[in-house]
Order: sequence, then structure tokens, then C-alpha cells
Amino acid sequence: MTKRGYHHGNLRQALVEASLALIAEKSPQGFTLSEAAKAADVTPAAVYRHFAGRDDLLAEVARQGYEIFAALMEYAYDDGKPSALAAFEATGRAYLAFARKYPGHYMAMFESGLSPQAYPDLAQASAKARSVLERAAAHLSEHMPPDRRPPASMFSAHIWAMSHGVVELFMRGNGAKSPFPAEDLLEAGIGIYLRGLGLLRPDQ
Amino acid sequence: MTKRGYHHGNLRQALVEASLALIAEKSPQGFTLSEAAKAADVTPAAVYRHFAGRDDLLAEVARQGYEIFAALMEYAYDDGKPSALAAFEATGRAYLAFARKYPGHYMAMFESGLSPQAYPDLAQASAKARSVLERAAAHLSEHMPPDRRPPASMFSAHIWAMSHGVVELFMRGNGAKSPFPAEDLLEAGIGIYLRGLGLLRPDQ
DNA sequence: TGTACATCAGTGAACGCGCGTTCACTGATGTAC
DNA sequence: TGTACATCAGTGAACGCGCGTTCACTGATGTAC
Repeated sequence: MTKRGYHHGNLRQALVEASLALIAEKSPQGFTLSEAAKAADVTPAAVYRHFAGRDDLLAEVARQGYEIFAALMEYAYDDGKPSALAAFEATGRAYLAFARKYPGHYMAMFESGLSPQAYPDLAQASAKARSVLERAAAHLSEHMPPDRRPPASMFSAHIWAMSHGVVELFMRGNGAKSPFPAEDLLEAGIGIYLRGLGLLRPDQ
Repeated sequence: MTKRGYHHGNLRQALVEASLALIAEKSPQGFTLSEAAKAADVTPAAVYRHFAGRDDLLAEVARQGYEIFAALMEYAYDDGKPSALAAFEATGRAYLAFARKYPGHYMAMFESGLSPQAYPDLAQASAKARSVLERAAAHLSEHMPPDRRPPASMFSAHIWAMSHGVVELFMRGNGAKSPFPAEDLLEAGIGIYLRGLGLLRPDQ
């Protein structure tokens, strides 16, 4: 049991968790402060003891999302073990696993439309997460044929874009029914891409 | 001049165009029927002469988007001329050009969260657009080394996912500042991917 | 241990607002004779 | 050409609703003596 505060006990975190469920169900724009309060068994006014308002609550949800995201990526990457390539592929799989397991966080992070600049803590968490991805990309790029090695930030962006696109188009109802499981689709896509970079033998 | 009807003249289309501007500015979920009516210089109630309600109006915006999208893709693909590969690359560029030039349509199509099943016209337009992409992919896949040729629907999904991801992450403010222009980023990404499929020589 | 007081998390009522939607209506446009 | 009538696109008022936010308050918890 977590320690209980005055009345509710950890209301701040309870609100975050109520919001997560609502965001996953109705999208970040569909979620309302009042509903989150109700889900936490509390008056809407109580929310203002812990957050400056609706957007501030949403920002905190996104911030926690980036923290989890960064930790998962870090863990999956595992300092490039057993090999830069294998670690990189594990990171890609972890990306999709995160989107599937933490849909509320994912949507708050990437589909909420709130600007991170307005929330310093959010901007910092987001930068931290991104740095994990870029480190993995930079490490892997050392193993590329140097003549046509693209900037690490570019090929990290490619992988991120494809991963995000698979999540948005084929994991949610949006756009299209997936003809394949999203995981297989992304793994195959990344494989082809890495072969194009000379990181995989043509017959791998 | 377009022909004018009873009072306003083509109010139906005026509402669609007002909605486009609002959607591009505030996202599909931020757009409201009342604002669209006001932008078209008309009472909210007038909207109900032409649409069943807010969602119906949004669906019509998306439908028109798919029509334009399909036409642009068709034009860019140009029946696979001058070569299947060149035509395919032109189609990729056209995708991004569409997203940039018709942000309201793009957002209504891919970020609105409305289910196409509920709107038969929308579902049909969406299927038509998708078929153009799949035809291009199928045609190109005939030129692949047949031993490891992936299903056309899969590699079409890869390209689409990367394109969509680039739009969402690097063309909008969402997620990240682009280190490169979105067009260059996507073109390079598709190039690497196609090389991975054996469609481009390693030194191309 | 017991009492008096300070703190402050959450309450409940209230606010102004804009939303989507309905309804009886009006008056400009089109049509029949 | 002129008149009487039918049509129907758009009006304006009204509705109930849930939103975000504010405010003075209350009462459970923690603390000092």
C-alpha cells in the first residue's frame, strides 16, 4: 500500500492514472479535466490543488510517458549488447511494445498537440528520451560502410518515422486495417532498411 | 463565378472549405460546427440543411480529401512511366506534397479518428485511394529479385508508414524538430529502403 | 496523554461560455397559368 | 408579361449540457505545548 495523505492519499498520481485511461479511450483531445476528476472520485475543483489546469495535467501524463519510454529504450538497447545491430533491433521492438502497452502515454506524448516548450519538465523528459534513440543510432552508424554513411540523426529519424507510422496507421483503427501484425510489419521494414544501409547481408 | 443558389449560393461547399481552414488551424477535434457556420457567414442551424451534423460534415471533408489524394497519386504515378521505379518515387514525393498543400484534408483523413465504416461514401473514397498505392507497389514488385520479394501489400505499407511518420513527426510541430527538410528526409529514407529491396544499385 | 491550534486537501455552489441540435418561422427564388 | 402559389434555404430563439475555472468554506490531519 502506498502511504495515504490527508484525505484521498496520492490524488496527484490517481488523477494521472485516471487521465491515462480516458486518453487511451477517447484521445487526448477528448479527455476532460472533469471526467478525470470524476474517475478519481473527486470534485473537479480538487484537481487545482495539484495541477494548474487541464493542460498541465495532460503535460504531466506526457512527461511520465517520456520517462517510461526512455527507461524502456535504455533497457532494450542495453549499451549495444550483444551487438550494435541486435541492440538496435531490440530497441525498435521496444518502441512498438511501448506504444501497445502504454497507449495513453503514447497518445499524450505524440498525439496531444501540446507544445513541450510551455512545460520545461516535459521538454526535458522528451529530450532525454530522444537522446537514447540518437545514441543507439550513432553507435550503429559506426558499423556502416563509411563511404555512404548517412548522418546518425537522419537514419534515427527514418526508423522513428516508420515506427510511428506503423503505430498510427496499422495499430490503431486509423487509416487502414493491417494486412499483417504490426510487429512483423515493422520488423520486416526495419530489416529491409538496414539491408539498404549495408548493415545486413542481402541474404539475411 | 459559380452559379448561386437560393440565398447563399453553394453553401455546402462553402462549409467544407471553412471547415478545412479550421481543421488545419485547430485539428479535427478542435473544429466545431458552430465555428464552421460562422466562418461561412451563416447560422449554425443552416448547416443542417446540408449535413446530418458535425461528424457528417467532417466525413465529407475527409471524403473530398481522399478524392484529391487519389487523383494526385494517380497523376504522379502516371501508369508507371517512365519506369516503375521512377514512378514509384514520384508517388512518394506526391504523398508529402499532398500533406503539405492540403493539411486540412490530410488531418481529416488520418487524424480525425472517425470510422469510415459509418460513412459509406468515405469508405469507398478511401478504398479507391488505397488501391492506387497498392497498384504502384504491385507493379514495382514485379521488378524485384523474386527470391526475396515481399508481398506488395507489405512493402506498400512500409512506404506509407514511413511517409506518414515523417509527416506527423517532422512536418508538424509534433514530437521533434526536423534536422532536415521533410522532403529530403523521406526521399533519402525511401531510397535506402528500396536499395534494401535490391531495386537500387548500392552506389545509386 | 490531552488540549488548542494551524495547515491545507477536498467540497459544493456558482459563474459564464460555447457547444450541438430542434423548431416554428420567413422571405427570396422558381414555376404554373 | 403579370399574378398567385409552392418550394425550401437560411433565420433566430431556445433547449439542455458539460466544460474549465473561481471562491469561500469545512473538516480531517498534523503539530506544539
